[in-house]
Amino acid sequence: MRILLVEDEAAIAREVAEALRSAGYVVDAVGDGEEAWFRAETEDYDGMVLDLGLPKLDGLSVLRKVRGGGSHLPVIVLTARGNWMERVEGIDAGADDYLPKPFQVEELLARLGAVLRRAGGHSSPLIEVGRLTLETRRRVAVVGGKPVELSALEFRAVRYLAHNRGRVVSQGELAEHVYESDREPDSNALEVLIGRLRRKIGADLIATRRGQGYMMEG
Amino acid sequence: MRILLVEDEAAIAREVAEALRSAGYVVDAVGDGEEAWFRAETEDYDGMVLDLGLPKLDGLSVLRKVRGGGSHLPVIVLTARGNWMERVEGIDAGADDYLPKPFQVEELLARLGAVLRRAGGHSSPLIEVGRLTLETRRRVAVVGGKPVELSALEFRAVRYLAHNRGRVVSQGELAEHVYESDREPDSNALEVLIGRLRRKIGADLIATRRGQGYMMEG
DNA sequence: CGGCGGCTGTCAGCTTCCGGTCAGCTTTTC
DNA sequence: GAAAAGCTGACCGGAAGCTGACAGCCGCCG
Repeated sequence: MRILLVEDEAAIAREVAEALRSAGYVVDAVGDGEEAWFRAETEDYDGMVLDLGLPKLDGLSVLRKVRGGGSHLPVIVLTARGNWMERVEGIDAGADDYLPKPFQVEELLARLGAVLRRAGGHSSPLIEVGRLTLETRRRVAVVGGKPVELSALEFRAVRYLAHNRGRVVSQGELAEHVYESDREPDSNALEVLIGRLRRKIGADLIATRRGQGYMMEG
Repeated sequence: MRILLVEDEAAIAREVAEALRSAGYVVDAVGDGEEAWFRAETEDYDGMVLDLGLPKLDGLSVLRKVRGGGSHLPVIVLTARGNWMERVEGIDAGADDYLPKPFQVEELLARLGAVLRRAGGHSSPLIEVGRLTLETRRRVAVVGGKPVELSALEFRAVRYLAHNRGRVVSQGELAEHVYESDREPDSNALEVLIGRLRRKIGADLIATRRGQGYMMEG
């Protein structure tokens, strides 16, 4: 079981990480929201423990971004004691449970266990579309039984397209989900990326709709 | 998640759009009521943020038209602070939630998330007229079960005609909705466009009313 | 530290095809 | 039957997209 721990206070992070590890989890700890989002998008976790007060990108935004990407990753939110708003917003944003700070690590372990159990199997690490299978854990694509290694960027792009299969995805929308922030619009980086993807997984899997965008599976 | 943002003040629109995007939504922003209604009817959105003071067609009318069409699209209405009437009318007209202006974007994000989660299910992205079906997600027309690829311009035209079926649409009106801005009127570009459309989806689907315009489904 | 290899953005040149223009034709109307 | 309105096939400019080459960057390894 792999857990993404997002907490900017080093002391708390260290304590929680240790507790989780000694409970048998594999833990990745990050300290800011952007890094958290990036990890959640590109790595394959079984659960996330998310503090709300974060540098760069606050916890709620992270949660919304993750949920916006279609993920059902089980998430426990850590809120300041007595802060109603945060709690309500956290649940609204898609948290599976919350825990007011300060807390006993045992309490966290118990709730995390419950949330993970509740999530059970339905968190599939595979995305299938036609003869293409994406293994999010290893970040490889399997085309007709043959594994193909993809770069981080390539994988994010194909995953977004596969997740939105049967729908035309505009270049702007794709760029927003592939790249961190806005970049100059007069660049054909996306086209190059799509080209490289096609060469790796087969050109026919990604259709071009001239003037509209790209689409998987006609 | 795709959101239709209807707001005529450019500054506010830009700010809200950016906030929504960085929260992981895909945003289409429009500035007047007619366009809003058209989009809501023909595109497939997961939610709408609707300002009430709008040019051409006010927000409440948009909302009533949308609800009148049988849609359950989640809608959040932006009202002027302290304007009771608007608020009550908004709820009456079918808003899922309202937000008094001015507001914090975080507040909007939280409420939008709540409304979207409450809605859960989905609405139909199809327009059917006779043996023709338009799939707005895939941007294809299906005629008698056979999919037909349309260019961006062709799709916009047929979508507008299908949406206004049973009504004669003048060339000028059609041009306004198909093309970005005004173009020289002495051009038969529209006629050519209609011709190409007819060849693709069947000539009998679009009737000509000489001197008046075009019409679908007599 | 230096070289090597993978990743990814930029650039230039090429290909594709959308869509406007035009000319000539057909249909409608008076 | 003539004029107006609309239709259609042909043509073509240019925008959108594709691709090969190259370079900068970074991590890895000797």
